[in-house]
Amino acid sequence: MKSEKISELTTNRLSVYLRCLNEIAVAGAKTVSSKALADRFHLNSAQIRKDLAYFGEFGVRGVGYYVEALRNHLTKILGLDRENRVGIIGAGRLGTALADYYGFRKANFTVAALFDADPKKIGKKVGETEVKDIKNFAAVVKQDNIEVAVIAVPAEFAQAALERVEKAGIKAVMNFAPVALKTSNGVKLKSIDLTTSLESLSYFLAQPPKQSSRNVKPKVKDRRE
Amino acid sequence: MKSEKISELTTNRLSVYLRCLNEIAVAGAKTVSSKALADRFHLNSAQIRKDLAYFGEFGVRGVGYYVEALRNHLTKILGLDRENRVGIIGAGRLGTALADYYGFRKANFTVAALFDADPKKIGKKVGETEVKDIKNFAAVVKQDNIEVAVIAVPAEFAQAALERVEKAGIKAVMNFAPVALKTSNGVKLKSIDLTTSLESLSYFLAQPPKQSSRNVKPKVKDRRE
DNA sequence: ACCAAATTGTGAAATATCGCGCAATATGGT
DNA sequence: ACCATATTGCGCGATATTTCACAATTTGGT
Repeated sequence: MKSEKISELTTNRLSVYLRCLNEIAVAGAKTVSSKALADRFHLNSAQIRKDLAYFGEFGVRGVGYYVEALRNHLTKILGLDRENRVGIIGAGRLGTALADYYGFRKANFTVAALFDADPKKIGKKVGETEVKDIKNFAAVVKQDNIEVAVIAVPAEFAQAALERVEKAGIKAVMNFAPVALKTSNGVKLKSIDLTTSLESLSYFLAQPPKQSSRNVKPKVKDRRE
Repeated sequence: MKSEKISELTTNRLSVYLRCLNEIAVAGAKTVSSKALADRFHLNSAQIRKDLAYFGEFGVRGVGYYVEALRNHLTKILGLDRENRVGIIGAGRLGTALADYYGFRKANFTVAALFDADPKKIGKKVGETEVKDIKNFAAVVKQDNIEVAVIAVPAEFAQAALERVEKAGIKAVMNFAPVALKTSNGVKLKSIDLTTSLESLSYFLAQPPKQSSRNVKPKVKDRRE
């Protein structure tokens, strides 16, 4: 275990490992090796060991990792053992779809409130959650202990939404608007940009087919079984 | 211009640049410098120049880039000047929300069909688009010239969906199921994993606050104005 | 015609990320 | 007790990506 800074690539993979461990636990295995994990996705076993080693020596040489123990460790490391209260800004199609997205619950995220500026939407309920006036954002955040904001508004309003979020003292934000946002220091912003993902796929299709061989993932030298 | 392989990080950025150029074009500027572009997002101007240089010498020294010309180049490079026909697999909440997502149209993607296995959903219409039986996937793909598949089914069915897609000869797939999929050679898979993104945010929140200084983005040394 | 300012394209240096290879160590068989 | 096998943790070299820094070029002012 070292106390270097952890890259986001690593934390993303931790999430994937945990997901996999859950499957393995259901299947009933007691231990699992990094090699076995690596084979499930297309990853290198050394990378898995290295990712885990940032946080401790969880494995046993000659044996592998104890599934239950590693599961508990990863759950704690990722903070999934505590509730994360979420406020979603934007009660449009995306915002309301997210409000009852199962994945939130699975990651121990509770959608505490939805916010919108449209008087026609304010006051309505989406599932269990009431749509509140965005003007009351800061007050609701305090009252409901909201720590995470999700921005699901059109691109032109996203920066303003982010600034309101930051003023309310929130430190973790997930953004779905297709726009580059500027954050203040200490605020963690994670963006999911569907447009960019689509256009990147489009690029692939637009390329002459000879180049398709480039996308063959020549990695994964760990898979000779 | 060199003919190296282009990283996906680069193509993602091209998409962002294009979006920015569109704004600039609306604002009426004729030319733009890499520095001006860099300042809009938190990027390094050299990176922008280098990204563009993979595809040609679009700039003029001492002047910058002609907005209209660069816009046209990027549109072509990303393949946004031709229609991309899409089939969405899974007519659940996500699939139907995607079916009339505005971003698809903007990127010149046309949702040609939705597919599902549930007899209750088959035959219904979502906006303009009819929900078809997944069993007829390959036939519909041929008939409607579908080139891109979007997987919006629960995780446990995603791998099967992908295999069906590949058998139908489709080479570009976007996956929303939170699971690591295995693709055949030559098939481009782009995954958007909300669960992983959430858990990565959760990690940030779970960390002791001393570490928040790590996330200050010490990059962007190009911003001294 | 010349010079200062602006700005590109790009080689080279700096960082970041990944994968190999192996010593260290645990297990199970004999 | 010993040896063969399995498998981790990790140093180190390999790749990938980003950033620097500067010659080359264009523009506009004098």
